[in-house]
Amino acid sequence: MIAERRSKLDTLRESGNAFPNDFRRNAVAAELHQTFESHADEVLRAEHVEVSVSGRMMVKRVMGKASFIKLQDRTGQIQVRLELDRLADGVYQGFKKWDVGDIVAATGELFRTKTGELTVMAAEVRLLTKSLRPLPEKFHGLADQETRYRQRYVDLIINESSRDVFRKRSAIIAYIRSFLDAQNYLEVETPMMQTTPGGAIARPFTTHHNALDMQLYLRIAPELNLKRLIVGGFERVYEINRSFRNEGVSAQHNPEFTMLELYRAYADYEDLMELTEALLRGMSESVLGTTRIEYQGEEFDLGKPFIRMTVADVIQKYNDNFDMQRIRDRDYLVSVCETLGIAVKDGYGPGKLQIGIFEKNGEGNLREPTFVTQYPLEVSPLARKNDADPFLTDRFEFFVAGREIANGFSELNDPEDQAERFRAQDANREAGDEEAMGFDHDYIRALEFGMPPTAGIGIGIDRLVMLLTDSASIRDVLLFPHMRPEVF
RNA sequence: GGGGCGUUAGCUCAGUGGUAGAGCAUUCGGCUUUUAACCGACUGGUCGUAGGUUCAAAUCCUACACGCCCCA
Repeated sequence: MIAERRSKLDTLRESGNAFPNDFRRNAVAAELHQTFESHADEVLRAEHVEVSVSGRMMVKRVMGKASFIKLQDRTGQIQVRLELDRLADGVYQGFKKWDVGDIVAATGELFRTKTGELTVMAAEVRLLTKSLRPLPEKFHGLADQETRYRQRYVDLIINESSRDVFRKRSAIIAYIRSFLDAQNYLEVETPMMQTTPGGAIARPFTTHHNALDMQLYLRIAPELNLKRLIVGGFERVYEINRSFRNEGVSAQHNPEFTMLELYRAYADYEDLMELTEALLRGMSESVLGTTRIEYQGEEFDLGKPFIRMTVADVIQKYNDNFDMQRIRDRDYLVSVCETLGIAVKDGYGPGKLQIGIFEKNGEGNLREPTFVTQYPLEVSPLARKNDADPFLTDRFEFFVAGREIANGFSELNDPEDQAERFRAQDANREAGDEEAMGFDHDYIRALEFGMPPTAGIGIGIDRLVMLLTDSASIRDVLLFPHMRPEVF
């Protein structure tokens, strides 16, 4: 089939430039449909509206000496009618050899068919680009997941739903920028390649710089650099960019993913919970036109105040017979973990054990939009200690549909406390924890210059897009998700 | 890492041991208002890869590859 089309292309090459780039259109499909929505056929014909359109030919219906085709451009589809008598000699005969999938241009006057479809009566048509490969069938479309991910270009040609997801993704990110820019946040870019990966608990990817002969890590979070900028006096900064974590791949995890991280001086985690709530509510309203969303069969209303619970509340609610009196009793927590089948290591303190229980029997139940607060210090090496209870930090995470979407906290700006936390991480690393954070001496130096009281938050953009586009897999919201190499 | 399911024509899919199938697309013919256009004719296959069982394998068995789902 490809060979057939290749021979058609050879014919085109012989008769001149097979890949012309001198055509310019003056209209796109959606604008035409909108502008002439209420124009009847007689009105259109009387006005003699001449337009030039172009796009991929998605439909081709030949009825002898006249045909209808549909051209798909970035906004939608517009029908074109070709009649033998209205075209220059030989053009119609040539057109009959064209294939669905070819890129075609047409110029002519608008009219409406007897079934009411706005259509261009072609005075001229041209083949701009020959397509050598056949498109998937028009009715069932492209359903194969693997092909959709590997050949995203075909998916985007065929599936409007897929195009819609990525338009919404773009709108979501644009909304975040406008929301934050309006509040005088400065958008910045910080290094992807770092000598000491930090800002999160995760295994990094390693790479090598040849000229400098040094090992580098792909960042697992931009956090520490962004806080350096708070020290530098920018006071309100954010970055929307990729981070990389060397973990398994799943419907929720891609090795590279996009996060919004923002930091704001003279604010605490409560302020950022409010910001998060306002951001998500406004985003849903702006991108979807409603705060009521449906995700995988469940309905949520982002317009209602988000639920607030503590980690301890969640453990109590979803673990029957849990003894809240002993929630900081390591031996008790170890026994609960063993009952639940949670792996316990020697170095784990009560905070880490609590989070194990929280993750196993808790977070999955947080269906409605919920802020969870009061995370143990042990699992929060960069968060500010709670003034009243040093076991805890001033931190929250945000969940919808049982999934973590955001993580924020009042920042730890005491350089001596931070150095101690890094030392604790070092000890974990020496005990074999490959995810432990490295000791970042320059970050301590930065804090020693004085970082104003600050709060920060990270929001997983991919998971947010999944939520707002009702996508089951992170691969559905990544244009080119990570896949094992294809065998050719 | 473990378990389950899947991989057949360009696409969507049937086919549970006995000649490899359908619809759409392609090719050819007809048709000057179609809407998954229609009518007629034809074409198209390493049945994921490699091995095994069998007189005979798309079908049964084993391993591997890739994908999807669940679990860790």
